[in-house]
Amino acid sequence: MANEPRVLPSVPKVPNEAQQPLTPYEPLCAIFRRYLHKEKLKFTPERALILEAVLSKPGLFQAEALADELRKTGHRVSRATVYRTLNHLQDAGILKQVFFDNKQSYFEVIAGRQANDYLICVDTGQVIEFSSQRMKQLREEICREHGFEAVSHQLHIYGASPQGRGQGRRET
Amino acid sequence: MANEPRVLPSVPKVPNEAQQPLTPYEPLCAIFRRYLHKEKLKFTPERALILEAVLSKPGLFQAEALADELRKTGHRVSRATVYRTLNHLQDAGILKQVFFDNKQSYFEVIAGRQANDYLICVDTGQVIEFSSQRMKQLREEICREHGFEAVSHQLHIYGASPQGRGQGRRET
DNA sequence: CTGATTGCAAACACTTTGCAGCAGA
DNA sequence: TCTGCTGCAAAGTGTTTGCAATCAG
Repeated sequence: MANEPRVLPSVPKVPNEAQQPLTPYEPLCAIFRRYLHKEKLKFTPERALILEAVLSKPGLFQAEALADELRKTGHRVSRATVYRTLNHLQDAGILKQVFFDNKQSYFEVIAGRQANDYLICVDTGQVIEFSSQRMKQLREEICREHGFEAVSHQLHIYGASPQGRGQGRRET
Repeated sequence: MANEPRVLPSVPKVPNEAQQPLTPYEPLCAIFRRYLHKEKLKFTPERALILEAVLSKPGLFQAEALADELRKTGHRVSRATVYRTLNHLQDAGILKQVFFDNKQSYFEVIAGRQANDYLICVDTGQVIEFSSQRMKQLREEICREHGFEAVSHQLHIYGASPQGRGQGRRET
């Protein structure tokens, strides 16, 4: 049998160091409404609720967990609506989806924030978010070399933390 | 309704430009056997078959597709065995899993190869593999800054290719 | 009014697991 | 012989979808 888990502990522990200010609701809501209007979609109480919940997240969150959370808090939103709305929020440029494993969807607010790279401890699964200017430059260079126009990127660095016994659980 | 797909066209088109030589079977098989022995696991015909198939892949491939392919080629391997073996190959350091979307597992041979960063065209889904020395340096720097010891990383850059109408399908 | 939205439950797709018989070492 | 391995089919999970009722604009 394999000796150790192969992927991240199921829930990356979100707290990031480059703790970012939460993006305020009003301006983002305006953006969302503009997007909805443009797409001939409607602004509903459910969508407002989900937007608000999403903006209260300091970092990564899981779709599934968000749905649970809302229902447990007494809000009446179906799972389906949560998923559908997360997609719209993505299309509106407010969220981005992050692929950490093939089990679940992770999302993160991008509007009004800037930390979008991740350093993941292979021992504890802790996720440290950061933003690297150098990375942005590198991305531009690479795209330029290929005649591409950069749109976005995902950078996940796996490493053993000082505390971690550093016993080398391999990561992808 | 949203106007465009939000994630990659289901199957990234694999062909990479930094076309790498296929890793030869014999030495890798030796590595695999050594790993199996160490873990008190057995070397079976199924495992040999899967290793061979995997090594014939020039770049990314999907677990599911590999399983189909093997069966269609007249080989008698169950899906379960394919999945189980892919995990062992990962543990043996021969493969790595890549997270491109939350639909499927993608894998890639790492032993004896070096291109492990991806430039993805947001219009066509084409995946160009490359290897960046600068990226490796950056990763070291970042880890150093956090007192981490780098293990690996995943870098996915999304961009619009010159051909692509570049009409801005957003990517994560 | 009309077309988009919602909740529900069923459908989905990929992956994992339990089990009985098989087979490396 | 003694474990581990295999195939099968069933179970699992997160996400998507069809549909009738409801609601925003």
